Amino acid sequence: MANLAVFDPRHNQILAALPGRDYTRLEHDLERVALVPGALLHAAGDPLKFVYFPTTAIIALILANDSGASAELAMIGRDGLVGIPLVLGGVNTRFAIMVQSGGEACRLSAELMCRERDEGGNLQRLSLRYAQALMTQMAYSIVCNRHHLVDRQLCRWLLSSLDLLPGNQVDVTQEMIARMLGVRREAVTEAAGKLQSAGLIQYRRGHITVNDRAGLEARACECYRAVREEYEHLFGAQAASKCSSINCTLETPRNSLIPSR
Amino acid sequence: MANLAVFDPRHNQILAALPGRDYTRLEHDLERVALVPGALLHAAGDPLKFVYFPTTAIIALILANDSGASAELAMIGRDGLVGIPLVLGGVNTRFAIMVQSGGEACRLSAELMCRERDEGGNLQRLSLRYAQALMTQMAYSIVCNRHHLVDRQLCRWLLSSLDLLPGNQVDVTQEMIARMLGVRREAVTEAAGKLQSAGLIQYRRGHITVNDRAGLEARACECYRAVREEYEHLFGAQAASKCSSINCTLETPRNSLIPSR
DNA sequence: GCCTTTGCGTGCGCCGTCGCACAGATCCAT
DNA sequence: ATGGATCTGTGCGACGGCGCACGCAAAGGC
Repeated sequence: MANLAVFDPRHNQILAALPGRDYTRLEHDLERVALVPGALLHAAGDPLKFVYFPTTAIIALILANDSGASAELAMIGRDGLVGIPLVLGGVNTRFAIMVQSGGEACRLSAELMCRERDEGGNLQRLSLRYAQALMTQMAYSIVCNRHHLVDRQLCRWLLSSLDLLPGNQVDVTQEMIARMLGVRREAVTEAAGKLQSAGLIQYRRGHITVNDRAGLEARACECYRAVREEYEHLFGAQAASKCSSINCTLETPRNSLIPSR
Repeated sequence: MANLAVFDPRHNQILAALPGRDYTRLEHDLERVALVPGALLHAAGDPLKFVYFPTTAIIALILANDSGASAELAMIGRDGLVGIPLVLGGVNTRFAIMVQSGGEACRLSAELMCRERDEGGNLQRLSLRYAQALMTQMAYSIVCNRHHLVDRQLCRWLLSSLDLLPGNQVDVTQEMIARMLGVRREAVTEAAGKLQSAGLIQYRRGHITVNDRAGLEARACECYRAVREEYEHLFGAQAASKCSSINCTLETPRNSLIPSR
């Protein structure tokens, strides 16, 4: 599914943002893979073997604790890359990596990614920036999980998915959404019911169609907008990406900061 | 308070892990600061002016949304550094940075940190590793917020604090803990009451003394242990820190991964 | 077309947390 | 020592989410 007529790794925005020279150097090392929904790309605790650059697929980072409780940490699509621990110098990750929405991706071997990291080139620079976006995404999930009602969280989740998909349809079961949000399946049924009655969405067995995106946005918690803005802020102003030192003024310390005696 | 007879920046473990040559290069740029509890080191959204390396202080990253709801994202003490966005190539952060427990820290100007980053030396390498630890901390907070009861979360929080403090006492009000955990103050009163009845802790107006650490650990959710293990895994095996490529085997893809047609 | 599988709808009691209100206790400054 | 500010204890109703159980409906294989 989602098999574009011409497959182009540069549908992935990280690869797209890579200067031409860097890209051509890596191009033939990128392996194209099709990802089926529900597939486990990486089991928690194992060493990472690849870094994935989704083009049409959506991938979820999931953390499950010993008691079986779990939650989605982040959703990664054509906007980013999967395998940040390699970028940060780690080898394995406690997160499980699952295909949330089927599609395609490119992957690069962990070995090559490590080399890229050690050389500190543009791929590494962009990846670090995405790591920051990921942290923001996770941070808002913390607050969101704590304070927001399920139906608002569902709005956020749907919008995030939609942003990474071509059309206005999300193919996913309520059971799956429940696992992602870390709530009961029934809670999703109820929340989705509300959204459907409100005319925002429409669904049938594993397919949700969004009719009123603006309505969803209005109903979603601010977390959605905030995460999106952060991403755009990080990747929109590419101009200032070379070194952000421009803004690193050396002002004196501010409120409540007392110099050591 | 906590004014050690000899102040040594290398009580901070990141600085301590820095090879001697790198440290002496930076040494005179490190500014010693005393941090008073409750002080706001950085307001959400502002550009970061410094990177902090706590030696005895504990610093909290906090995210508050528009509605005033907030939660602690991470707790950083002598084990790490504050200001990861600079390390990742960003300039500002949406997180508020607050002193959770008074003490001292060293700081480095954002300008210098940017330079370190661009040169990609050992400080940058260690900082990235800590960024990974931070992500793990945040990830477990997501699951923890979703699934664990307040008193177990309180155990976790107390243990994390204790690990960054010299004695067995945490100086903090229940009001403060509540803000960190993102729950009501009364919920903390109740949870703390349970722990006190169980003989694990003992408290009086802003001071909690831990009597039975093992008991707390038994009662805490696995999140505590997991985060701690991850940290030790990242920083214990310093030997393998040069390049983790050793483990980057090139095995063939595994389960449910279907090659592109 | 049938039948099995899988996903969805609904009702119920339970419980943890919330929000609010107010009283009591402890600390600290003057 | 005393008063004021701050922190802590407690009670109450409301409610969102959980866990369970069961019935139904829609898809898909043969």
